[in-house]
Amino acid sequence: MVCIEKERLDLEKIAESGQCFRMSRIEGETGRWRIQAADKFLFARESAGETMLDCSRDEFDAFWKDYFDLERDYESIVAEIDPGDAFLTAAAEYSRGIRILRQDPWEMLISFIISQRKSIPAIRVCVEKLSEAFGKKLPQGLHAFPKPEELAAAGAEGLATCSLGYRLPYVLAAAERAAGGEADIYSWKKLPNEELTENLLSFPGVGPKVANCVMLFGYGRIDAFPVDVWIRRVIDEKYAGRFDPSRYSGFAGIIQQYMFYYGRGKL
DNA sequence: GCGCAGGTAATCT
DNA sequence: AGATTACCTGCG
Repeated sequence: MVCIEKERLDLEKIAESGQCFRMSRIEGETGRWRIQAADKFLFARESAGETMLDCSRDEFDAFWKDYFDLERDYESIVAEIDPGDAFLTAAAEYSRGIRILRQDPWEMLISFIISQRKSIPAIRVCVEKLSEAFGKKLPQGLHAFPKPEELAAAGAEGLATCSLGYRLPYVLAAAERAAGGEADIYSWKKLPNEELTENLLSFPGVGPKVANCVMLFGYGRIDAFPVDVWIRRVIDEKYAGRFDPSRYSGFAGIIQQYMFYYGRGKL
């Protein structure tokens, strides 16, 4: 069991911040969560002031500490916010406890390809169907997110059961390219932002928004600034249509997350 | 039944 | 370059 103050790690806020699709409440048990990431899973409990992760200190050090981005100092980032920016100041306060999860690039690529024109619950359903149908079996009836080869092997017929709609060919193409070695997405971790962006945009069904989400949540490129309809709305309504993320160069993605969470919850 | 949901790509002007 | 539109599917 590893305990962390909720002000540093708030699972409920993270789950609602739209960056991951495999974090869910356990029904009937208040404050209890299940978190799935690639081929790992974790149970957790949230009380008034604390988040308790149900794993050993070793498991925490080996994986979850990095996954939750716990070594980054978010307080110093919040301190960089323009004090004259009332919206962002309030957003950061409201979002206390949100962190940018360091998720698996492949899982993020597929999840955000699926995300287009879908609601968050619908995205979750798709990701869960893919995992249950094609992902490696784990204890307790859980499933890993399927690897590229597993989705490629499923083929169009297999994927047809997962409510992908017109995104099905996009998912299949990405799986085939990644499985065939044509797109070595894990080796892209060491590429500079420009090259990584270019590679991501080369996938059919990946445009600027999806590419930026994959950069931010899958490759830890904390300065990526995805603009979706919510961010667009915030910029239009609170910044008269103009917001320059380069003001927060180096951590704009965290600022984006605050704007998104506050804008979606309070606007 | 109809419009829409955290976008993209093709097809206009 | 910028604007417009179709696209699967599930839900209100």
